[in-house]
Amino acid sequence: MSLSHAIMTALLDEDLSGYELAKRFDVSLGFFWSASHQQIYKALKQLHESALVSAKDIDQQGKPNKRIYALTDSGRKDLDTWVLGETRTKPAKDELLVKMYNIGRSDLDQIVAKIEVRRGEHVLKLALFRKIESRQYLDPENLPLRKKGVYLALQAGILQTETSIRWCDDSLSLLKR
Amino acid sequence: MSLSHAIMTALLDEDLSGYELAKRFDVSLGFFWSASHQQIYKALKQLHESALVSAKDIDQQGKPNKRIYALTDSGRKDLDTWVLGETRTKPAKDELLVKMYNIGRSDLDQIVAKIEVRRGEHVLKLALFRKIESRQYLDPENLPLRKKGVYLALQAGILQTETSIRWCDDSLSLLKR
DNA sequence: CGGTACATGTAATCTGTTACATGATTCA
DNA sequence: TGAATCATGTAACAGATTACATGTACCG
Repeated sequence: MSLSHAIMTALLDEDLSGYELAKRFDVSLGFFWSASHQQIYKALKQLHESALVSAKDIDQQGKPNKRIYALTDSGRKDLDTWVLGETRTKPAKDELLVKMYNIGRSDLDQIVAKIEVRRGEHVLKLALFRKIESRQYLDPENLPLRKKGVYLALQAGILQTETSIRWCDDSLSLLKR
Repeated sequence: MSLSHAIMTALLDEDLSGYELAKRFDVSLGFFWSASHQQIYKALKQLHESALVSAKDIDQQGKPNKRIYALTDSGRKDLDTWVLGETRTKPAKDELLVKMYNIGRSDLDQIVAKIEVRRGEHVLKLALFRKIESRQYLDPENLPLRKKGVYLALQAGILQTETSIRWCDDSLSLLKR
């Protein structure tokens, strides 16, 4: 399960609770590796049992108590091994593209509407990416090496999102009329 | 399960056996919706039980016998409903992008090598897409509506693959030296 | 003789989703 | 008063992967 490795990657920078990790997986890292809080809590439990992360319970007043997790040395080692190992990619599953094969039989207008919705979502996503970029990554050449990787992941998101918007535009202009 | 809908979509054009469907899911449709033969046989069984597809056993000499599946009217109806319904997309899970966050701690060269491998894979994939394009989709404006959808799905593949290659190039030039 | 293509499956396991559960605090 | 945020989980189910199983024919 490489969700555990994504979690450990998130723990490189800061110690986090399950709840905080779930939020990271909603943005940033989550753009490239999505996970629900249920998955995350379960994975954390296993990581803790394998001693790849350590846990500390924090009492809070006014809020529920929480458990903060931190990478252990053996967690770091495990991460290193994973980074060097086989790298797998699970391609996206996009119902819209399958639906495109159905154009002509079913209602064209409805599919056009779906493409427009898709376009809107990607425009929002791109704006978010650009915001992050302009706040933290204006001068990529002079970033420390560690940050260059994060910057490049962000660029992947930006490029793919721009491409999706372009595809929506091309599709709309071919299908409309 | 919308694997069944992807299968029914593949059956729009021709009647196919499980084995032949599995091959389609290895290329073409499979670029947007991947599935193993085990998944496909299982889904076909269920589709048949629900009478969304019909099956015909074909005796062959020299080869194993096979079952050819065809869409039924109620399968067509079910597909129509699905096309108009909610459209979900599961974003790709890309270990390489998670590994990018680890640059700086672990070996840079190894990650650079992985990006080069990725680039090579995408170059091959693009060549394949371009071949399909040049054989069947040279004049998109004048395609029948039904084929325009398939053409646009192919374009999505082409654009995304080109973008990935560009990302590899950008990354290599930022990380090398 | 070994590999690939043809052809269809079962079983176990791993991952991911949906639904449910609890409960305090803060903001509108 | 109701929704959102903080915080952590369990249970059932759905979907996907890996391993295993079987057997012919054809090509080099």
